[in-house]
Amino acid sequence: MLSQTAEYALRAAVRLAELHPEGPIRVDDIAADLRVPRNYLSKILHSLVKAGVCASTRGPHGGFQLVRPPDQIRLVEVVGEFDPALVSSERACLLGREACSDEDPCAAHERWGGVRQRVTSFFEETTLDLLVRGGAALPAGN
Amino acid sequence: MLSQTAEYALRAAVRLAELHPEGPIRVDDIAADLRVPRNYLSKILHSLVKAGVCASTRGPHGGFQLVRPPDQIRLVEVVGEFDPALVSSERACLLGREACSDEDPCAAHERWGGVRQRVTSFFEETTLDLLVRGGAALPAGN
DNA sequence: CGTATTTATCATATAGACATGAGAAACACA
DNA sequence: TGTGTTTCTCATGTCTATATGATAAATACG
Repeated sequence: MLSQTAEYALRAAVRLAELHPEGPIRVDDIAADLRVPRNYLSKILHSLVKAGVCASTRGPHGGFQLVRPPDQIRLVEVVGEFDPALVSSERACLLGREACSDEDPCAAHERWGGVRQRVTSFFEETTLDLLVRGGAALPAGN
Repeated sequence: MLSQTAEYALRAAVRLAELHPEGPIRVDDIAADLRVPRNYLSKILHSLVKAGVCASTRGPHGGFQLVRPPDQIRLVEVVGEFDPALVSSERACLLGREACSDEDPCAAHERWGGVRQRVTSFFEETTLDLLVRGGAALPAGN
């Protein structure tokens, strides 16, 4: 469901969350842990910096670290940077934007809208913290 | 959320359902209605034939038609041919197959599994008929 | 049988996702 | 200031999704 890139980003973010609040973590280390191409991950992490999720430090003892504690970073912040359509709350119709709209809804509009809403809410309400430590901090949702 | 191809397929299937049980409908007509590339749609419809959703007839008065009434064709049959991962009931973890498993689940396994289940169920329980005619034949689900 | 009609198939083109590699820029530290 | 470390950036390559165009095969009908 996630693109490869978004999945890499999420796994890297989880790794950063696990190690938070230790000092910067090198791309090399994360890439080795996750078995993800080093240079590719480097670009992805840089995107997360631009997205305001983590910060980077260059030079010796450099690397990446989260800018906020994991319980204050929502998955939408990570995933939305790479799969914007997936987490957007705009209710795209199943049959595409032109085929129907909220004004002139297709027959499955409401049913599909409900499913979409579940997906969107998951990414908006789930924090990195939950992926790392688990727990039932949020309403069950299923 | 659907790939372009799966969306074309679904829209074409809905069009066929609207016209069911009239005789074969030409690709040209469907493509014009849906504003979808003709030859591309031709290939997609051919895939639907292989998937057992519709049948094709060549030559004059030829075209495509559903092999069953729309209330007996589930969306999974149409979409699954093009986006198999989306409709698969295999519970892929959010973080990827290697990162966690049902045996050694990540902390969000259950939460994400529930969301995935909603999506899967939608495609398995919704029929083409519902997209065309609407109605509340199935349990609300949201 | 011949011809027009329509799908089936093949070859090719284009764009974006995914990935690799090299070198530039920033930084710590002696 | 010099050197090694690490991120940043650019150029390039590969693969798949998306699409286009031409030709082959099947069919209806006069």
